Amino acid sequence: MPRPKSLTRSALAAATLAVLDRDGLAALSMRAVAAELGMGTMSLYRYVADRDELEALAVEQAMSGVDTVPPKALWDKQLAVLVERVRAAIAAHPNAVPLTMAHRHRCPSLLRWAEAVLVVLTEAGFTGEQRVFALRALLSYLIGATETEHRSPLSGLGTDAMSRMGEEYPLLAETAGTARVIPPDIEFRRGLDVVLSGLRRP
Amino acid sequence: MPRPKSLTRSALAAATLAVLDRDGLAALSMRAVAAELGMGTMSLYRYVADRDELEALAVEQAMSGVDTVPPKALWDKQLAVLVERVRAAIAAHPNAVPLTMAHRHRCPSLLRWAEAVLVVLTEAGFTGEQRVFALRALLSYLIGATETEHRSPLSGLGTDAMSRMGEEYPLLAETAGTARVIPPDIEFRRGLDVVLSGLRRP
DNA sequence: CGACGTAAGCGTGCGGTGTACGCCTACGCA
DNA sequence: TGCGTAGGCGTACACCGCACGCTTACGTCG
Repeated sequence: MPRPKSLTRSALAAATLAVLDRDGLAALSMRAVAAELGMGTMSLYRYVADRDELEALAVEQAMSGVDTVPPKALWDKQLAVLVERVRAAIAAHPNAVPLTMAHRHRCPSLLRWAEAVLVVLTEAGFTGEQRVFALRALLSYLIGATETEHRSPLSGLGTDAMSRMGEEYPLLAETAGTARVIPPDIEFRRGLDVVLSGLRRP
Repeated sequence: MPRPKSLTRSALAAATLAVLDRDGLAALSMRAVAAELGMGTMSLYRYVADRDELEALAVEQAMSGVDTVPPKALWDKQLAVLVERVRAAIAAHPNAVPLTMAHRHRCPSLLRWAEAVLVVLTEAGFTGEQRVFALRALLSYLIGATETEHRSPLSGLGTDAMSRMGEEYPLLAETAGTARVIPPDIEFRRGLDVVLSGLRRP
């Protein structure tokens, strides 16, 4: 009956992602999001209990676009496509990666996605413990690969710094040099192939 | 010539880990660590440039114990043992997991460990891109599995909450029920077996 | 043995954060 | 037309990381 809300939670999430994409994770604050929306800081708390919930909202928004319908293909190809879709959604907001990691449990879109993965695994014949281990391996690889990619380990530092490191860690430096030439998509895909290959033969 | 330092950087790291283990990540602050050492807050800055460096110091301390000498065994068993050692070191300070993730690149102990992994891979015949993909797969699984384990996804919530979720995500609920019975060590090991199995056949 | 200069240790203060509390006021319904 | 509900926001507090500059303990040298 009284004054209606002027914002949707989705708009809140969009503003949060905008701040995140433009200014980075360190710049994300209740004040910054409020300014992005042209509101007072405390107005946000009409939509959200605390900062944590705002972050979760942003993550859900970022993941809401992932298609959980598997393509028509063999089960391993289906898994590959499903995994790559989440990877793409995460890559769209690299500054939000730590938040995605922190809030993925409460994210309905990712729960739906996990359910879809389990459907594929079940149809492929995985049951009981085997299915647990398979999901575990896939999920862990996806999460770990995303982390390693976006907090890039040694691909970021200059060639001189790398060769300096080569004195102490020769193989690491050599591997980093090789990795520098490989596109991230290929590297991710080949790592995923290792996991899928392991799933194919138990 | 003048007054000598009263602390070592190692003591600083130990105090940081003590605060972390006892009070959790949220309670970690420069003031808390200083209090732990019985010093003023600003005294810490004689040993450390900023909070970031203090965190890195703590991570390095936590990882400094990992043995990087591979056991005498087949190469896949060697890799398994190396990976499990890091997992154990991380598990010793669960509250520090996010810090470990954030600072692992600058952590000398983990660089040495990665070098050791590459030695094993090289001796096993991996070269060039194959070696990059293999390291990538192992590292990603380790990191991802550690994250999923310590920010436990659905193993934490009560049985009633899980069955309530079962209406919307039936397979997820069923899988969570199965996973509840499996010890974390086994689950990690079997997921790792999937990766190693994938590495064995290219 | 005493004075000195260096650097360890710390007190204060600033700009930032998340958020509890309470006021004002725009709105939809009677 | 008036009213009560609830949206929006201003203020304030406790906490954070850290810049700055003072005091003070110490090792060295005259």
